[in-house]
Amino acid sequence: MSTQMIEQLKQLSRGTVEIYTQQELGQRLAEAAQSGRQMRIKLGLDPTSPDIHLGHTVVLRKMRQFQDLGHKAVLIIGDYTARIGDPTGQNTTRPMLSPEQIERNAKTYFEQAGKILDTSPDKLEVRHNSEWLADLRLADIIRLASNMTVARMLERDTFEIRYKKGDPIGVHEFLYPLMQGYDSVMVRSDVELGGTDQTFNNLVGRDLQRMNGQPPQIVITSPILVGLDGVQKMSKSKGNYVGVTDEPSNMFGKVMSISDEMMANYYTLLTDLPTERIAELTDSGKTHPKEAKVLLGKTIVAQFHGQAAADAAAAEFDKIFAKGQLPDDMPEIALPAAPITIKNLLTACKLVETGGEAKRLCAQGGVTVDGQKAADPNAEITPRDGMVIQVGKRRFAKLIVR
RNA sequence: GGACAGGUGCCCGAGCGGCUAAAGGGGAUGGGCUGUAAACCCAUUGGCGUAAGCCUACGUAGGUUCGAUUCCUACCCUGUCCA
Repeated sequence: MSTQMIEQLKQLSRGTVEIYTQQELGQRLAEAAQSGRQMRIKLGLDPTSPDIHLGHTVVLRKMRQFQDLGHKAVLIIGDYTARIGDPTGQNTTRPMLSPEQIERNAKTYFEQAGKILDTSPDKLEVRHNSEWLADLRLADIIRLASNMTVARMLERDTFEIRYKKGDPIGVHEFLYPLMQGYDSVMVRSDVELGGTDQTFNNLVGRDLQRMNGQPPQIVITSPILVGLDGVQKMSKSKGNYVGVTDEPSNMFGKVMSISDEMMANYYTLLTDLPTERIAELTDSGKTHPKEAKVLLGKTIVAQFHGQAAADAAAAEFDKIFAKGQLPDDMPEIALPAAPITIKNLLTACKLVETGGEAKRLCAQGGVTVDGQKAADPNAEITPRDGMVIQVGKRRFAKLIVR
């Protein structure tokens, strides 16, 4: 193997959990290089959640590496599956969507994913799985299903866990991996990317290709990015995510809130910094963790908003949290100059959801008006132009008197 | 189809006629300490109301009771075993 190939392999392996198999990947890369063929790199995308966060970018960044090496990204929109949803209605992650919703979501997805992927036509192919799934007849589906055994299905850890726990598993759920695997056959993928949660599905694709006389795809699994809480996977529904469309200051702030131990992981999966440099940054003897985190935050923000915005976000952060000053921009709320209770004021400014929460925050000393603690939720004040209401450390509102 | 077990607040999980807006965790939020890190300490955690209090909530619909999350009936859903 040439040194160039070894270099490619090394790069493509970075941050991955497993490659099934590394050896095959090496061979396939070498063959492609020799014949000048573009490899087809498959990635299935879920049209139910159009907004992408840093967790999704891990695998998208891997895809970009392949594109930069000349290969083609084959994105599969699971429109057929999304149109059916989960017929039992129990799996909230599989809602039923209309074709219009699916297309709208896909569009949003591409706008966001485009910040990472190379979208030039020779590097990107977009397919809908309804192209082939919609035409399958029952006989075809039975044939497809016969390639799999129940025992094999139950090896899948999500099924295994649910089965042992006594949670329900619908028979139809066994069909999803088969459909996804069939996608691989139809697009003749060389490599499939995905998170470790997709390992089973993607390996099914590998099996199905082999059974259909195709060279089996190489499956590369990426780690599931841990969310801001440091425990659960990053997901929108858990609220522990950093969205790629988050405002720079918000994005930076979120990154700053991760624990020190998570930095190495984020650096590896979300930046291109060389591993030696990351080792220096995450060694608290060599770099103060705070400094390292600031750099991490800036690096990530810069990817989506540019370096200038990243620097500004860092400066703003320093101002508010290190120096305890007010931010440059805060939501402005227009109010009449009539007396209003603190409680209602907080609600009017949308700083709290309910009156009860307002009372609580006042009692706990989390509310200030122009820097003065407001302990009594029922005290009345008269709004003044430019008055600043603060809740906790990070929620602000500025009053504009009409 | 039958037997048994179970469905509680954001999640897990106790309660099993009034003392239950419902123990205990977890999570979240606020405060303290900090580097919006971790760890730790304190507090809060259904809605409305200044308050007394009112309303909504323990799978769904009825019933028994002065009173039901707790008892009864039917139904829906889930699991286990049997067929």
